[in-house]
Amino acid sequence: MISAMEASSTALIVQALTKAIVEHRLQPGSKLAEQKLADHFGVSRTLVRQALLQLSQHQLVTLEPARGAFVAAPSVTEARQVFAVRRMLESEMVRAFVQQVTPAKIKALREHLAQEKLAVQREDAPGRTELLGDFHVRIAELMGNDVLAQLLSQLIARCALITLMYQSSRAAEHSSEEHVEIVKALAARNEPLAVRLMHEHLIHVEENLAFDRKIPANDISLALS
Amino acid sequence: MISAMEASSTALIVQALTKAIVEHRLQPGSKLAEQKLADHFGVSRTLVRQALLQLSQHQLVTLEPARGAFVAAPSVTEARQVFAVRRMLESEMVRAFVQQVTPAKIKALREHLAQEKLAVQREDAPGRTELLGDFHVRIAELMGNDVLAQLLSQLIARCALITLMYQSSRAAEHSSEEHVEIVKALAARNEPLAVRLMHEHLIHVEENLAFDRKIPANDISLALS
DNA sequence: CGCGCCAAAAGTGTATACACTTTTGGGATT
DNA sequence: AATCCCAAAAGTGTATACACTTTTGGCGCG
Repeated sequence: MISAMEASSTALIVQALTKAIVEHRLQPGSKLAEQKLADHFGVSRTLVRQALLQLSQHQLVTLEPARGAFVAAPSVTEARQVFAVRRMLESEMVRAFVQQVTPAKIKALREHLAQEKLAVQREDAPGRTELLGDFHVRIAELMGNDVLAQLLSQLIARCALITLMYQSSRAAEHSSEEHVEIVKALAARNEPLAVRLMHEHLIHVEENLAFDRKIPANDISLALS
Repeated sequence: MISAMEASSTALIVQALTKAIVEHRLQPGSKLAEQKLADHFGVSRTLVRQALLQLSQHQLVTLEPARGAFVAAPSVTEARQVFAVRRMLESEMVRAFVQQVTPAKIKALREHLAQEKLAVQREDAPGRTELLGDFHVRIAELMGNDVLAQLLSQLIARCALITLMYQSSRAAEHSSEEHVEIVKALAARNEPLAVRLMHEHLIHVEENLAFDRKIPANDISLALS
């Protein structure tokens, strides 16, 4: 999901925090104190601040003036809006994808599906969530549209914050099955079916969320190991 | 376009630079030296760096390690990708909008169209470009989907960098006319027509771009007045 | 005259210093 | 015992310092 080609210190911190947030090792609402993070990563507050600023733009962190940074806790409204955008974007993405399908692309998607199945069987929750999200990004990448891929990647990271919280193992299995059906429709170049399946898939994912939970506080150095 | 409710120093710098870039007072490729900007805005490099970091995430500025910040010069490929994304997103946005049209919303859009017409008549290039872009954002806002509105707003700022460069006064007039037709279809709740018009509109905008031009260098303090 | 090389200048990257704001906790007052 | 208030502690916001990299310009050499 995160390409590690550049090793800029700030990028590494963003990467580490993103992973921790998306995998829920840092609970929504947790305070992210700059000095503690700086100590943890062995850098000065300067770099930590840069990273937090970036994360706040990705909506994974909220900054409260003079009070500090906190792991974002997306509201139900926001979650629904993100899903609405994904449905708009992704149903049309699938439509365009059908127009340019090749055997190689289908092969790539099938290989991804195999990995998904493995993660679901292993009951590996973080890996599972990551792979289920990556399926959507992979399609964008195979279309060769970097702008789309990057945009989707951010939307999906944002969803992960919500999804991992509420998605049951059963729901993950269901998602994985729906991905299989979508790829079948793509392979058959059945445009209306593929579009419809993607649209319904995203509705199912949203429906499976139970928007009410308790959130325990959390310790930073623990979560980042 | 830019809400000025918070007056954080960094936000002000981002705002000023965004405006200068989108209005082409700062040419693509221009160097943005930190100390010069800091002097201009009367702050330290710290705040300027924060602003440049944000702008780079909006793709209006590119950062080259150890070399500095430059006004982005989107490639033809990137421009086409941005337009492809807009077509996906906005045709579906229009489809959803038709489902929730109200007289008040149509009224709001008609008022916007009036402003557009004025700017076109005035031959006010920057104001014209801003308003033509805002039309699309306004629809998202009227849908009450903040996530969508913010996303579109960024995509459109990115387009503006390209658009203003190549759009002729004639093309702007054409855009404005197409907006009128789109609103008519929305008012009539004619979903397929509205969707088709928006899709074609975005294709026309992209087609009207002439992807080859010379770019003169530019002086910073001059452009920011 | 042109080419390459090296030292000075300019500029970026990170750490640190310091002012100011928020939070915390204990003691006096009711 | 609960509440209010104030001082100490902790934390954020901005500026500055300094190391290191890139750029510049001139001088010697071919």
